[in-house]
Amino acid sequence: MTEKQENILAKALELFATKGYAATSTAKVAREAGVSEGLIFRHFGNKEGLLSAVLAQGQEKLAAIYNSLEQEFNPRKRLERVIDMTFEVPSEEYVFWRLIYALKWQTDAYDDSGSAAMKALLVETFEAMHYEDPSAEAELIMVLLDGLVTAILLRKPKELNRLQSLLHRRYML
Amino acid sequence: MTEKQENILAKALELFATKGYAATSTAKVAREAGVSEGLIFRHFGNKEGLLSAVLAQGQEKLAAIYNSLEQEFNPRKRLERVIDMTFEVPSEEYVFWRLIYALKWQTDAYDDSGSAAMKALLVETFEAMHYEDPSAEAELIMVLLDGLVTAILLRKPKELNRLQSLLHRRYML
Amino acid sequence: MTEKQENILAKALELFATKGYAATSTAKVAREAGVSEGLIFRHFGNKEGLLSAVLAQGQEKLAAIYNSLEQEFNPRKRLERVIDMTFEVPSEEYVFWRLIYALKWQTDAYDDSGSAAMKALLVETFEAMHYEDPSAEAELIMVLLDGLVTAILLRKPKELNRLQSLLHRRYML
Amino acid sequence: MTEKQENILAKALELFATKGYAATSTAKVAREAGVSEGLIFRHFGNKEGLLSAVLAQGQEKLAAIYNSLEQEFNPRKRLERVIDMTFEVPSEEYVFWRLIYALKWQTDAYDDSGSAAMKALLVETFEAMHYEDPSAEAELIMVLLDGLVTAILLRKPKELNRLQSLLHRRYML
DNA sequence: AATGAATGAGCGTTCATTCAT
DNA sequence: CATGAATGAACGCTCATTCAT
Repeated sequence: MTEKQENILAKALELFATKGYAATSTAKVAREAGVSEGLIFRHFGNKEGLLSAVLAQGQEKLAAIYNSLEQEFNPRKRLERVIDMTFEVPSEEYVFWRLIYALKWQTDAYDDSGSAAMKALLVETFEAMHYEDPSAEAELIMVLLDGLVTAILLRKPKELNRLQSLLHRRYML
Repeated sequence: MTEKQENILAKALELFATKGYAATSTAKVAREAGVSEGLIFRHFGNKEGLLSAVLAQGQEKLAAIYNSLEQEFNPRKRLERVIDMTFEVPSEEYVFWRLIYALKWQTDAYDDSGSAAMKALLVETFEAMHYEDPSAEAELIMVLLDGLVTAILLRKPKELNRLQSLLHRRYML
Repeated sequence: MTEKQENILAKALELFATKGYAATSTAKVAREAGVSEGLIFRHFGNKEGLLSAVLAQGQEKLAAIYNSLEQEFNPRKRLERVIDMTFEVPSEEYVFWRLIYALKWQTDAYDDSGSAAMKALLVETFEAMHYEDPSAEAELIMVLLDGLVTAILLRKPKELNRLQSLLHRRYML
Repeated sequence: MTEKQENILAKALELFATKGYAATSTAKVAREAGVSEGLIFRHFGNKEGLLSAVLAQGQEKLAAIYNSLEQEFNPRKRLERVIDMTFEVPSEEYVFWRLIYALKWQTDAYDDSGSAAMKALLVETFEAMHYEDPSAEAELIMVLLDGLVTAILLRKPKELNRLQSLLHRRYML
């Protein structure tokens, strides 16, 4: 991947995430990336291809998260890690997550596949911890963490620490 | 308000919510509403005015929710109502809430004002219930319910009942 | 002619003259005149009909000028009057003359008919004053006065008095 | 500048001059120039940018006139040149001058800056020729020549030669 | 690999005009 | 006589995309 291609991907991610996919023109991406508009189409085919490439670049983040959880066999520690990693999303990644979360609301873009695997992993975790209704517990924590990410990305709340320790207490971590 | 105006508002709500505001053309709204495109501008000034009119029509929903909570003085019942009303969003209102939630991610549209009032109400509730950290508790439940709405609107999960009773147990309602 | 019709004509004149015919919408005329847009079309048929009505209302000004000159049989006095009336266009009439002069430049609107009669009258005048080339003299004064009106309407120069007396001297009036 | 750009400029000049700026659509310019409408905006930004480009192309004409007068130091010859160059506007330039003169009447376009410099030059000229009121004389000749251009562009009179020699006699040239 | 001229479809918006009331 | 809802065509402009170089 050439430098120009990387420029394009970086600026596309930034603009898609902050201005929205539909509201970002390929011309603007090209201008900000310092390349000609034609180059975007030579490399990525069309605008949607550019979006796909942007997302593909971030898929490794998702995979890394899932793998790191999968390799933690102690259920208590796994649960702790699920919770803590949400609170500790690195701020350099905000722009990527913003895009992921914003795209969810676009009918034709929503893809549920990732969350099913995560759900299974969490059900397993709560089973190992002998919770009464592991499936509902898994659903609860997913819903909760989803809302938490939304809050972090949109409202940037300040009391995250207290919220984090509250959750630790609640799950006796 | 004439019938055509109502048609426009209804179709605009639907399309803005499902396809996104930016990705919905006024031409499409007009076509689906069975009116000329010019009529949209005559009645609502411009596309943004149409969005405002759509939102204004739903503001009463938001106000009604807040008021019904404010008038419930028993803290336990108030908390119960906050939780239950989230699970019981009428499905006719889905499209409206989808729009509200989708708009949050649109840079220039995000308005936090509503949530501050709700937060204050919840802090007060948890204080009355003698929770250890009422502010964090309020934040937690808001984040949780926000994630819940997202799940309901996007993933339409089937185990909502079990999730609801789990929450009741957790808050001893 | 009802009061509303007069309102329409007055505002149309003002707007056509100051903003231009093409750049003035019938909606704006209606709004400023405090009537519904439909009324303009009921009374004047279409936008061009409105323009015609506006111009017709001012034709009497042109006729009055021509008549007053025609009835002055003393050639020296007639010439004097031609010159002086140009310098003394009442400022309430500026807006009308602006419209006339602006319309000249619109291909489909230019109508030369008035100036031919005036030319004939001036040729006759210079003949009576035994000028060497009465036709060229008539042309000269017409061109001059035309430029003068343009200057008055567009540049609003301050030294008009000195220009007026210079012309009087030059024609020995 | 590509051939298409030149096509656009040429047709825009023609249409703006003959139909008027407001009454000429960018679609019509594009159609007549044999290019897509989008190209106009790519090259000139917007309709006003197109007008500016059209005018800029002709500004050299204005500058050339002023410079040639400035470099003529003999006042009698300078005056003669002012007069004669007006009579001898090349007919290929008519369309450009038509645009300049038509734009004067467009409220927001009128720019007096050029005429002030010319006025100063003429005042100086009449001073050198010991005329009684050089300022009024300058004003007079400007007004006269302005009317003359108007006549040439709009009425295309046939007796221009006799008018020209009449003026020569009057100024003793 | 990279540019930038060029396109055509679509955008949000304005407009003159019609018509039921 | 007068309104104002409604229309459809056109407007200025932006867009994703193509292609010769």
